Amino acid sequence: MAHDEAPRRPQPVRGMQDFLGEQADRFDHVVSRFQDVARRFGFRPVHVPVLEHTHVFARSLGETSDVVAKEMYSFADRSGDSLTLRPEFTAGIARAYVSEGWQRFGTLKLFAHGPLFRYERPQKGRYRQFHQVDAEVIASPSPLADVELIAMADTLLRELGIGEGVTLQLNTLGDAESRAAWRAALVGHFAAHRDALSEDSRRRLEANPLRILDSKDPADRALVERAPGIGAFLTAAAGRFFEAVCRGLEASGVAFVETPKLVRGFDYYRHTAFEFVTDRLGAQGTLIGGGRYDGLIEAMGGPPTPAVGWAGGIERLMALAAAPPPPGVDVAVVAECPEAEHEALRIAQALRSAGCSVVAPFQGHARKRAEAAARAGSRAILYVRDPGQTPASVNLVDRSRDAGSAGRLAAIRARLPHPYGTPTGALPGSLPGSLSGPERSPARNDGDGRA
RNA sequence: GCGACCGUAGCUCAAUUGGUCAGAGCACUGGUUUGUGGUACCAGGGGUUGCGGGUUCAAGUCCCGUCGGUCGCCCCA
Repeated sequence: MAHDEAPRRPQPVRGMQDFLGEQADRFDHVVSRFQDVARRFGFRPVHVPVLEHTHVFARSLGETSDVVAKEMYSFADRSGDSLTLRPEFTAGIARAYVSEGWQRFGTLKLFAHGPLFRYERPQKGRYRQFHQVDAEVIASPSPLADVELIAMADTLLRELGIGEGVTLQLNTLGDAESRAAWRAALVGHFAAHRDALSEDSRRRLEANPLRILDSKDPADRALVERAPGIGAFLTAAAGRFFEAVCRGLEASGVAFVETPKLVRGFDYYRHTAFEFVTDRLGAQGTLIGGGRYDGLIEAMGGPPTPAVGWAGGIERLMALAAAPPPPGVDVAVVAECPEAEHEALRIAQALRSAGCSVVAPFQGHARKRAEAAARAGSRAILYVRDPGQTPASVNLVDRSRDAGSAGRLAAIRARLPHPYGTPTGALPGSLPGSLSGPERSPARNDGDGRA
């Protein structure tokens, strides 16, 4: 069923969203907080394509995973190659690592963000084009890499104001040997009670038996309770690794809950698996999820390379994050009359070059422009008078009326071009950080800024 | 892919049991008020009630389909 006709009013493609205003601000806020935290942890940016050859995802995520089996946006390009819009970050980054020979850089700590695509039924916190922030540590076998990564995720959540109501669930899937033994035991356990399983879980038994462990079906729950845990199948080395991750998190001050039934959706995961979950987002409660994928890069054709990573849903994070600082600008430049138009432009450009954020409303007369300035959140308005008069003059007016206004006005005045600037020419600090200036009694009206 | 609910001006909503019900506020445009803590007043543009079909003397109001949204299942960040 294709729907190519253009309706009278165009609709976005199903599951795709348009962001403007507060929504767009919140989105950018999550990304900028993430980038800031990542850099403070010593991570570097990485950019990889949105399109990959289909097999990059098909092989690494597991042919039987739902994402590969029925949720990928795959198509043949004009040369007939099968390409896929990335449904996740890790496989593409692993592919790039192999393609570009990045093993020459030793351990890499990388972060990325951007759009992902999955053909799913849209729902709260789930969209067909969605966005993630992503972090990976590649080529480190140390449990301390897992610890640092998880601590970084924890820091991000805190700085977004999402501390409370979120719990970190932690588990280990063991190494390849442990995982295979556990999986076989689970299949044995559930197959023995096949009749009691829900229809969905009988299907999972073939495709992805670990997933039965987080079934919501009440009938399944009873069987899950009696299912074998990973513990009995853990090799000594895998047990020590998990222990080191737990002790490291405690030392880092990151609270977690051991969750033996926690599993991951993709085949490539080994050892550490974790999710930051909340009950405040309905059914899509995972904010950040990740784990270790030691076998993936080798399976991709690269050298044996241990790695860990996580991804967080931006739409989910922005739904819970504290409101970002209100958008605004330092000053609006308003021409009083048509004759002042060009002088206003000159002043606006000079102020921007000096580091001020400036809007210059261009619709309607001075009255309308002042209203537009208010709408833009400008903290001050600079009225520009007819420059044909002598002396030329401007009137700088405060809008915000808070304690820092006097300092802000002084900082703007100091950045005005000739002949309006402060005679002394002293620049009180740099913008915009110091634009708040020293605390003083608020100057209501700065009077006539004649130079 | 399955289920439930929903779809009226750009936005938020109104319209008695299907019968002058196509409206209000905000937004937008123009004007007036010499300007500043989102000033007030006047005027104006704008809707084939998502789309298509059906029932009826009559449908925004009922039925079917379709597209989209919301929530749940499933899946996952």
